[in-house]
Amino acid sequence: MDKTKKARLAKKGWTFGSAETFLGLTPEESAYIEIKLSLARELKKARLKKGLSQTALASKLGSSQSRVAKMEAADEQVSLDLIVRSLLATGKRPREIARAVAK
Amino acid sequence: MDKTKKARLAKKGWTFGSAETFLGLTPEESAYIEIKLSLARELKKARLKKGLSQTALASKLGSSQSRVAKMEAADEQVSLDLIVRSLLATGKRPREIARAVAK
DNA sequence: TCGCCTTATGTCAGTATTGACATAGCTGGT
DNA sequence: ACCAGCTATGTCAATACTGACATAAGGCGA
Repeated sequence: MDKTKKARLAKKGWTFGSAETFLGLTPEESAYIEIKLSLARELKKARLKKGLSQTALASKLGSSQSRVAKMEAADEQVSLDLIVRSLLATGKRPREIARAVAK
Repeated sequence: MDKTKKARLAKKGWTFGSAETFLGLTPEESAYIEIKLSLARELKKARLKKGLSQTALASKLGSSQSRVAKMEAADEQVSLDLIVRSLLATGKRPREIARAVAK
């Protein structure tokens, strides 16, 4: 699970569309990252749809603006757990989360 | 996220079919638990289908038998992250993971 | 321009999760 | 009964994640 180094490079070095494009990521690693990215996008969409700022959402979640920003950026130091729980807290149903996972 | 107390009670107190049945869990909390349970079942199914013991799977994952057991039990001290990465490592595709999330 | 609001990014101390280990219970074979 | 393989559960030190905070940068109306 040495995600840190690779993911850091990935984020800082180049922008990318598919997580498959960089060096040294196994298919499982890129699949994991893509799932995270997709859920992150979903969270941002859900927030915007409700017309909330990151700060407002953070207070609903009992978290902080910076952490919401990191979630939406699919930051490496944010867990899938947190994103999923946040999606549920914004009212998303498992079914909709599932759709994002598959996408 | 004071999951610990409630979840502990839940696991030790009664057995259950739906995570909705105990005291004091918000809908989001039970949805989260149900997702975890479903993914846990999926992992066990995947392992058995491959004819692997928990120990054998653990060594493929770079983890330990006890942690695999905890994953399959959807133990509170196991993250969604770990279960998802393990599913990917056993060859499951995001689409199949998504199906388990929705279920 | 100046505030004000929003988002992004870095850091840190507190907490949660991890792999590893020990151990116990169980089953099937001898 | 004994043993070997499998699974469940508890504990611990190391690591990862968390909320909070600071700060920077951008947009926008006055």
